[in-house]
Amino acid sequence: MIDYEKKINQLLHDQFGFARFRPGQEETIRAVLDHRNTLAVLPTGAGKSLLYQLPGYLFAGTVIIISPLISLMQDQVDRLHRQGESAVVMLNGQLVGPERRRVLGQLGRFRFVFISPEMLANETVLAAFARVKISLLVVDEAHCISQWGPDFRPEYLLLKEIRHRLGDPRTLLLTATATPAVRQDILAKMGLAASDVAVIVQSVDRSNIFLAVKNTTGQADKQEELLALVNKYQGPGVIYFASRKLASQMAAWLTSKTTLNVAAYHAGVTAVERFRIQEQFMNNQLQVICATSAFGMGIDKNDIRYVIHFHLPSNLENYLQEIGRAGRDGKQSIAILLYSAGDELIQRQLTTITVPPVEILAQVKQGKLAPAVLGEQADLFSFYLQHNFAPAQIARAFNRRQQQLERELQQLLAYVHSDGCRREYILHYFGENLRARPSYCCDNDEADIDEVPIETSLSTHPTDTTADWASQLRRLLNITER
DNA sequence: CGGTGGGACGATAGCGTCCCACCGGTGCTCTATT
Repeated sequence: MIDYEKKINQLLHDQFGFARFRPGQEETIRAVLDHRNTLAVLPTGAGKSLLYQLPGYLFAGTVIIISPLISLMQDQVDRLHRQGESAVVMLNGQLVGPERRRVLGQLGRFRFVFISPEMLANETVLAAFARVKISLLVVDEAHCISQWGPDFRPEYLLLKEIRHRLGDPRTLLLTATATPAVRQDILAKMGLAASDVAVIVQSVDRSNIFLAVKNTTGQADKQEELLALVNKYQGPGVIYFASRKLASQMAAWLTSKTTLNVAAYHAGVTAVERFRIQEQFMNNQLQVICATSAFGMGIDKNDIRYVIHFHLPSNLENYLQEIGRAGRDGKQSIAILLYSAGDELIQRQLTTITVPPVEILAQVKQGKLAPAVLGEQADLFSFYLQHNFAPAQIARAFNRRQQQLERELQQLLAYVHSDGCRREYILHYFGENLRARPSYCCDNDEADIDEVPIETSLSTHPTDTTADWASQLRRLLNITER
């Protein structure tokens, strides 16, 4: 360990250009270097990629990073290239033909391999990794292990077996938000004993984000409220919806009702268009994004001033992920949830899974019935049967998941209806206590939402014809003031 | 909740109206021959 000391600091300065570690980083890296399996829950912007990159330079062998999105892999690969690292590769469906065979044949030559869980579940790929010395297995956005599967991206539930097939390499799990229960669930689903894992947790509290809930009487009232908020705070801002259609409609409506540039972002928008919207938002050519939950992971804009929820998110973890995209620059920001009675029905509808009777599953497994009898979710259930999950086990997993989703929805509703401090509520949910109350905490703490000082980069009157150049100028001044 | 699409029904021939049931979100994969 001792000759690591010098090297760690040298690498930090020379390779990464940092003077010192940020909170949680050093502890995590030391646990990894100490050959421990590690779970790190660190807020976004804490520098999570350093946690596997630095050890990657100290260990012999290849670091495998499991990532849920191709765009996230691409970002990381680009970043490593810019740092001068060329022994990096991204292994996913975009890599095909001879190029793919070449990469698989020379896996050991790469220091960092980014891969999707689906690709890593592939037998050919697993066989290729059998010939490689794996120095570290990283699961990025590790909350997905708990959040996804059984009903979405089932390969996440194969990671335990995949890890075993890879020879149980030392493992690093990274996420920004995980309650104690989710942390436990992640470890259980990875087949790791809690006693065997170093857990590093930083507070999820974001003191510069004011928390508010606005009760409305229905859709029309909500829309009015939304328009007023958007006119007041201008941007940059994000508005979350639970349906694609409404996200698109509201984007068009806000465009017609304000002087702002607004775009819709959801999975129904083409990849090219989504990329363009993201770029324009980054460059402040777009001020407002009307999005579904598709928008978020990998968004690295530090001056988002507000996040408004037009609909409920599915739970408090997702809520925190979504509002956590505001105020990364540390400046005062605001999170407002617009609620009207009955909104929870949309979420409940979205998360309802029909589980076939165990008997039917068993008959499909035996080939006595065609998978089609399993209905719309036939592929999903077939997947588990093919991977030797017992029918009873599948049914139990889905039923448990269903109960969990309902429980989480109830806890979210308790937050919405709470008349106590919202920050305390969230922190308790994440197993923490409030250490210091910020001056602008939440709408239940006397603080008046209208007095929260939100500095917008485009604070002009919508009717002002000079709005364009005036806001341009203000933006320029903002930039040079920093 | 709010929006939508299909079917039934009525009053009378080409269509309007009403009611009810249903739905809403997230992404990866794609492999070839003897």
